Amino acid sequence: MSEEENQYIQQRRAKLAEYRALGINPFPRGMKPTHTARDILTTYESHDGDALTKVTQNFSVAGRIVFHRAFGKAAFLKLRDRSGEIQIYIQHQAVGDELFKFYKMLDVGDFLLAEGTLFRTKTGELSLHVTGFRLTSKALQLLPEKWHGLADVEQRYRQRYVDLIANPKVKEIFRARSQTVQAIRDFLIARDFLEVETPMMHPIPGGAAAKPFITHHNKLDMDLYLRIAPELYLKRLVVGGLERVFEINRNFRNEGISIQHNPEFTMLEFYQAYGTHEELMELTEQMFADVATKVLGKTTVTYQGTEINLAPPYRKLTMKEALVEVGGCDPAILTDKKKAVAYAAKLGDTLKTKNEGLGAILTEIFELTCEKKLMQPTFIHGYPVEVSPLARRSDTDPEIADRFELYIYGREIANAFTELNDPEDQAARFHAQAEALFKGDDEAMHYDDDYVTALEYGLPPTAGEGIGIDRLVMLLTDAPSIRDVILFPQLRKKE
RNA sequence: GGGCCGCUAGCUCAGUCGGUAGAGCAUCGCCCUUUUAAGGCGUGGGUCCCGGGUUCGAGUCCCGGGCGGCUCACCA
Repeated sequence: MSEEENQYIQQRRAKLAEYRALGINPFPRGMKPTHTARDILTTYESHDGDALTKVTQNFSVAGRIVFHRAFGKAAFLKLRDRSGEIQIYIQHQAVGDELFKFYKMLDVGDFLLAEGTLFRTKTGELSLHVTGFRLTSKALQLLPEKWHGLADVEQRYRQRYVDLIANPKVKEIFRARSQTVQAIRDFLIARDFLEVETPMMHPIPGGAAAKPFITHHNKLDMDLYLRIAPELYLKRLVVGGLERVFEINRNFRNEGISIQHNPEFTMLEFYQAYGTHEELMELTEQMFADVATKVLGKTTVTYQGTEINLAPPYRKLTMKEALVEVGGCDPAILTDKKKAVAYAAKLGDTLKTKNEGLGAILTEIFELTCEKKLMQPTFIHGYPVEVSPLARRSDTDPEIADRFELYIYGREIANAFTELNDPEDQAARFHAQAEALFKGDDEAMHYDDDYVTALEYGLPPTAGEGIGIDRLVMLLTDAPSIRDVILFPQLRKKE
């Protein structure tokens, strides 16, 4: 438990003890400043030094000391609050002997409340000429060095609080994330959608093809699955008459971790009665353009050096068109299962099961040959029913689902369909999934009897969509890894 | 899970052929009352990720392990 502490912490603990010996609480409560850094900087932006001498008002600001430069009898410090940073000038002559002694006890990292008047330095920086100050919280740990910041990726993720202090760009990413979610919420609510919350613990995992996390409820003595998707619950709500619903929340999938995958990730799902997946394409374009405009002020974004244009309309291709036009595949594989299998084998694809039909094989070939090439926003539709157990069959081809996925920068970012609302067809599809599960496909879906019952009560014609929020935020913030847009990404236990 | 790379002071990083553990910033002390990576002089600070092995001697070479990054496979 008791680790040996380094010299720096010992030095600062000694200062803490000194404050306490003097009867000064180093962790006082309240301590409200009159202004934020930004209040002051924007209000007096255009005042030159002369104009500021006429501003006799006292200002107080509070924040963390992030910069310190001393000159014997005077010093410059910078305080950082939620709005920004402001420089303060502490002068022996202005604060007197006693306060100047307390100034000497301050460390970079401490929180301070300072008050004084405004002035401009020789170099023109708007600063606070301090007449009084108070330590508001003592820091014992040293902050990372100022111009390289914190570079150790592991420490950045494990101690995000240090990352946020040391690397200003990180704060901007999470601000953009918050704005993204808010923009989506506003967009949907303006279209008469109702935001809901559905269970995170499911007795039957459903709504996606994925391996779940399993947990246990002691009193009920029952295993529960952390949800892999909210889909089946949201559609139950549409059955119940909530014709337009959405949820922005976490999904959990017990699968690999990568630059694009975190075990828990945030998904938007929304459902619209009397909608079709074609209409959702248009809605998605509008949503992305709207969100980009609100977050970035424009509809183009440079992601990892590639300019992505989010202004509608987006390219639309069927999977089969994409296979030939984007993937450069032999058109013969589209209808000939033997040729498709051979083609897949040539690509090094190992088929999940021997029972896969042509549709599933083509989907795998699509993923191998096309996905990575779809840089600009592209809707892929015409997915096989075989790989779409919750989507409605097309009226023109019963083997094709009324479904699309949206690809941007080679990544799947949205998945939508006109929902399957025929309870008998849904029951048959669940049976097929349950059989695959029994045969060892641990990502196949479970049979959800109550969901079929819900459909028997009647689900109006409905379209639904899921959008990966983390990936959308990655795109908007030019973040190379999903860990850069999740505050506390999953890591192994240390030790 | 496989492959490749990384882990050295609080932080960012050097460390040659195996031969006393280094720098910058930060700390601490002194000088300095308008700095913008301030400046000057001085000072302290190390479980070289962990455990074995080889060797007279290991941060360095070998083996095993840990954590992280990238990548392949799986997935959103």
